[in-house]
Amino acid sequence: MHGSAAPLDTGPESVDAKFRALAEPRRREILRLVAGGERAAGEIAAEFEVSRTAVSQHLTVLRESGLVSERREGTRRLYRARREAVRELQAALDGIWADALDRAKSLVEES
Amino acid sequence: MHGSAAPLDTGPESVDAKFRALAEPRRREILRLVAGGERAAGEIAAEFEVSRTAVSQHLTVLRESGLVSERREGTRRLYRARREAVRELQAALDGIWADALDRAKSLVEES
DNA sequence: CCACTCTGTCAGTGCTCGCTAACGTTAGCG
DNA sequence: CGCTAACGTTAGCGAGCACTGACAGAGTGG
Repeated sequence: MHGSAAPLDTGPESVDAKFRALAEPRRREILRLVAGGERAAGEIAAEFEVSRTAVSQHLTVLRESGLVSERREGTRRLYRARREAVRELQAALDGIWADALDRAKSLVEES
Repeated sequence: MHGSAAPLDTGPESVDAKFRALAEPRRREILRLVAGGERAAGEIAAEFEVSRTAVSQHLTVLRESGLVSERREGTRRLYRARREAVRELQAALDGIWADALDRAKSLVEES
């Protein structure tokens, strides 16, 4: 019963934010990189050929969407992928057909 | 030995195209609508408050990404969601941690 | 306190995307 | 054929996004 009155869910931690975050190939690559364990921002940036600024912004998007968690240790910031967040997306994909069954049932009842 | 010569997979039917298609809330809504069975383009457009042109473009994106199939019947065009395409995405999400396990194993062996 | 490291944040820019409006296309009917 | 209905396609516009470069802040060591 998590109050979802809005027709379009555009909150900062919503499913929409997660899908939008995953729409970017680099962000998926980053997520894959931090899925095995914690990684510092500098380490992550070193893996790609874009500036550290861009990677930092990608990490911000991933964090605000809830796909990764942030932990500070000294000057470094360690990131890690949140598996439950990804499971939420898989559940949403399943929900597409779950809702469809209800709709199909309604069509049958109407005829 | 994951033969991935291309750093970014940006093909028209690739996983990237599917994620980008699902990044838009309306396209997810459309996909949910055509998951129960075939629907004509006009029917789909009538469900939303945007112009039919916009819906047609959304359907084009969904079709080119492989998320929906198109079938022509007279002047009408019937669309339907392709479940196997969605399964491909769920597999990709699982693959994130599959690769991560290999990486974590390597880290353990190093230490 | 000062220097150095690691990192996020702030303008600015070019590209992409979603939307509307007008036009073109194909199928069926008299 | 002429006409209508059902769609797709193109041009143009405004918003959003990803990237770079310069600056600011927090933590650690001398």
